[in-house]
Amino acid sequence: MSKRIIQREQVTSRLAAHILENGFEQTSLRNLADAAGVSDRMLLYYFTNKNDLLSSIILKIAAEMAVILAGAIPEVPKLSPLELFQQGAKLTMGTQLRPYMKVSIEISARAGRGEIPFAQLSQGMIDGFRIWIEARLETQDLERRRMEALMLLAMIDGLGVLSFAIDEDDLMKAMNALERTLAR
Amino acid sequence: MSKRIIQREQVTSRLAAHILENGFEQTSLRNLADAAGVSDRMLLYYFTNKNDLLSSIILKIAAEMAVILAGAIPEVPKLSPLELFQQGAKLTMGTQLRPYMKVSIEISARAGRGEIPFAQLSQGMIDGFRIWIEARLETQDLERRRMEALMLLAMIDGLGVLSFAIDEDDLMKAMNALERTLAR
DNA sequence: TAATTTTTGTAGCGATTGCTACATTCAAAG
DNA sequence: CTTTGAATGTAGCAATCGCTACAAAAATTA
Repeated sequence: MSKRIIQREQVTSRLAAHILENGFEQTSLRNLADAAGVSDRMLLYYFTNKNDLLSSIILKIAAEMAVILAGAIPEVPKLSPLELFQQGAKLTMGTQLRPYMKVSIEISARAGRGEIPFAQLSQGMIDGFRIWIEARLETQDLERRRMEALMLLAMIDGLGVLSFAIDEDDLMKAMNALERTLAR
Repeated sequence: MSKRIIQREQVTSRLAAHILENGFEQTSLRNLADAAGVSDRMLLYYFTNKNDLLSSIILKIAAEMAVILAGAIPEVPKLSPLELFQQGAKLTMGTQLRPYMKVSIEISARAGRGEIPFAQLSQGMIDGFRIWIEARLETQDLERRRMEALMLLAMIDGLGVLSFAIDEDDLMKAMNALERTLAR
């Protein structure tokens, strides 16, 4: 395998970690090159242009998130919406997955403005998360399971948005209220 | 009143409308100056720097949103969480308020990275929205009302995030599922 | 009218942006 | 050993960034 391909993979991984920690601001090619430990000249040798680079990073982040999710909660036994919310909310607010939620919401926000390449990649990330939820819900009826999955997705994303600006105390209140509503 | 103050106000209004439509990308001083119909030189005469300008715009957007919200649903009669969610979700997804929700989520996402001046202003916008919800909830107990308000806020923000990437059909499914859960 | 302050235009600085031209080194194939 | 293509460094271009120096015009005050 050519070194170019190998480097492309490694640089993508390093920059995925960098973006997860720092977000999409200050992502000039020179900044990213420093973060990846290569020269900016090489970045444009490994990737055709900045969009190609960003796309690779986002796809990598989505893939990593999928792996973490897959290993975090087994597909069996199936769970009720309440149980899945409890485990899912705790999971996505935890130290391991929170950076991914943060980036995911940033990507969604930019997708809402049609920014490239975010708009093209956002739907895939959300679909992945939704399918992960659906696979763990006990609900038999397909249509109803999809509805419940979308609902849980909205709840968890909503908690994520709130968590950026409110304190942990209020965040717990929001979580508890959602739990109690699902528990009725 | 000095012309400077007057212009400052008018430019803020025009740029608030511009940001509501286009978001915070491509917001160079020269772009904003064009959108406001003045020269970039004048922009820095009316405002001390770009942060000052952005802060003024965001505060203006928050104020406009507060006015729209205040007039959209009266404070009496008080509503149940279900009723307020139904009216609030319909409202925030409607043509008038949706741009404000979009910008609000963009600001939250940037606040999550500590970007200035977004981090400083995000909490105020969310607090305003939460207080608006609390003022319309029938729940007597203060603590419980706050919990319900935070829950509804998470639901509505979550719907907002989802709406950037999923189709209207799925968005309706999410809304209906949330409604049904609140209705139990 | 004269003096002073507020308002505006022109022009550009130094830094950063994405990206490229060009030359050189290196490793593998003949 | 020679040739050839891949890999990398140096240097820089044209565009854009936030911001400022400078001076002229316009309005206000004396």
